Amino acid sequence: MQPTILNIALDVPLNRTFDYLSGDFNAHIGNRVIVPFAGRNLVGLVLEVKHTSDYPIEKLKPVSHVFDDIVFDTPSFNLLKFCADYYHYPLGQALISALPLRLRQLKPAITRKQLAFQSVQTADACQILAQIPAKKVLLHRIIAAMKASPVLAAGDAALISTGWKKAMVELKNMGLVTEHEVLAVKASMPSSTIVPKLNGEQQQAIQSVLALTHSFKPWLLHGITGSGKTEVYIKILQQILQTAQSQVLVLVPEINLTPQLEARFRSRLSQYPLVTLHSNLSENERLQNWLAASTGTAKIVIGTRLSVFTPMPYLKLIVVDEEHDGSYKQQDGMRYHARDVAMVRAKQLNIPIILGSATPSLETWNNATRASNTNKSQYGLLTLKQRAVQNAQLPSIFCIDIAKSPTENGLSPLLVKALRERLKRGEQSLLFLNRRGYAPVLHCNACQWVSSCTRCAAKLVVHLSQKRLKCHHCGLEQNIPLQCPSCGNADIKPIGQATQRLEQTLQALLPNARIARVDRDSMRSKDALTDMLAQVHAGAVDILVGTQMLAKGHDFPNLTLVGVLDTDSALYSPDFRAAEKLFAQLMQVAGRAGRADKAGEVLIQTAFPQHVLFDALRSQDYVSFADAQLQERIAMQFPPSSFFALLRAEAADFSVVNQFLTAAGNLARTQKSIDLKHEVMVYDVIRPQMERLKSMERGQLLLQADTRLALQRLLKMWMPEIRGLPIANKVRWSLDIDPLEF
DNA sequence: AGCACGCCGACT
DNA sequence: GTCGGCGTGCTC
Repeated sequence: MQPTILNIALDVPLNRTFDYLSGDFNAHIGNRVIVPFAGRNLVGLVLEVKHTSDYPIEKLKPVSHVFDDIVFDTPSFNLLKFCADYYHYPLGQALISALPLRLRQLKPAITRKQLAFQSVQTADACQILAQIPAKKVLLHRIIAAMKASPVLAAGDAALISTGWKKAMVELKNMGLVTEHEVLAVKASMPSSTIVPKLNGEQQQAIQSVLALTHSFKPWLLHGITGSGKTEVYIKILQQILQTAQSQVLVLVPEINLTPQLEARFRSRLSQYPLVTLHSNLSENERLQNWLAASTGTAKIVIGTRLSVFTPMPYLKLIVVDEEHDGSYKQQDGMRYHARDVAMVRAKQLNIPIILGSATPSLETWNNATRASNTNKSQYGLLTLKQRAVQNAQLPSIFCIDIAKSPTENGLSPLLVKALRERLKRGEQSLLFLNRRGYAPVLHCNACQWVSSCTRCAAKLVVHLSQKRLKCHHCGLEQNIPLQCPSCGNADIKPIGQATQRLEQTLQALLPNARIARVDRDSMRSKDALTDMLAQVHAGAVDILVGTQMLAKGHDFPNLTLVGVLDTDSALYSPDFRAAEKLFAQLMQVAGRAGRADKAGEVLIQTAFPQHVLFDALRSQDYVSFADAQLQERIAMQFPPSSFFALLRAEAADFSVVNQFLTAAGNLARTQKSIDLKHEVMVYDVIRPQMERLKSMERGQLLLQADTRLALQRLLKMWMPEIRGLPIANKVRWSLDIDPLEF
């Protein structure tokens, strides 16, 4: 009798998997196991059960344990196999890092369970069912509830009636119901929220999506802020979840956004078990929710980027909200883009996917408007132009030319005047300044010394409240010097504006205004933001000062003025995506003004009011801006009209980085010349925008190709060669496919 | 990655 | 004489 051999994926940076003897364990594909590996014990996942091995069988070690707590399913394996391949990342590491932390540990995972009841769907059962007398009202109510959701958790059954237990025993004895255990999921409560009336555009969008629910179909839902995208999602989910054995995955950029979205989904789709997956959960919650998703107990999963890999056996639809958002891109380890992975997942499962945004990424916009790959992978474009709330007007957007009317402490007189008007009228204002701290730098007037970080290529930011200088990149902190460290001059001053200073300036200027600051420093505790938002809603705040934390997804009905300070650094940035990002951000903050029936006003302070970006912004014309940007990208041969891969490296000594990247570049050029087509361009070694970070000197090498195929073909041959370079062990390096940051 | 094995310098 | 520095190399 041949021994059973298990092919196992392990969390090691090696591009292969390992074979083990199963011993007395009865292991299956997708099981979690513990194996001895190079003198330690590791958690692994069974990829294959077989009877032969390429490795000498007598050298195989037996697995030490097989858990029955999870089974990673085949579609999830396929998705991660694709990603490991596409992002050139070891499969084992890709797989294991998709598991919640508790499942990466050697201990068995402990979960909370509750009883659940499942209706029996046989012909016999139907007959018995028909014979239940009408006067047994409770039995009929339970049966009705189970028609809506065939698996009824004990907690939900208890909501039907206090006498549910007796009735359930009766149904069980009749053979109509079976009892088993499921994971406990926090129940959603229906609340008496007003269901908004849909406008024609929303209805059109919903109908379009629902007409094609059984095959792969990407949709771009392009809707301005306040156009009711969430309502469209809810209506589509309602329809899709009605079918038994269905699940929906909703991806959101960050945790800040989830509370409102989660609350709305919970109140409107209360009959469907919903879980969230994001970094603010405790490890126990994360495990519980992940398991609820992967066993099918949870019907709706709302999660951040990592949740795109959560196994969901009955997945029928994916929604990617705010698809343009950069936080979908993982910036270390496997550098995937959750929106792109979601697209692959939808294609593999043959289900629809909706990308929602007011300012779609140019990649998506290109796919939705230009790409002419005829068949069904062509994106459908759904546009919402009207604001969903009746009479809600778009805000008027103006630029204040700070070259002509200079600012005082960062504020132009026009903006101050507008703030005073709101105060008089009892309306709220928001000032957007994407820089936290008191001032961006400390400066010596005598010798031009500036506060620099010793570990990063960055300035130390003045935090006056704590009397500290801080590096926002590496966390380095020091006391504010009393005199210039370089020349001893006592005349050293904070230069420029940041949120704390703006708050202080405003308070001096408008002593009666109630001012609140919202940034990472003031909102450090878990509920601080929620509490603050409640304060704003209660009308206890007149002026909000904040960073991009404030830009996203909050509705302030009484807010009628948005002031934008200092955006100019982004206008002439070397990053070719800077304009796209700035436009999206400004559209988003502008959307905070005039949400209800009050007209909003947006004032942008800039020295370049004639810039095309502001033209488009003033007319809130995403389409012409995007089209123009896209033209430019195509002319310049930038993405999405070409494809990038970036080899990044860092070491204490830049010459080592340079040696490594140069050697790698030479290998790529050699590789390229083997391929007669010369489709991949290998650039010279350059330094990234942040040249040094945490005492590590950084460098990068850019590859550019006309097609993904050409790029992938080169990378496949190139990667093993890079790994084989002797100098590769002297640097920390990583490969970034479709990079967003340079 | 992380752990073992290995071959050279300063400690009880 | 041993303890431990981190260079090299392997992990089913």
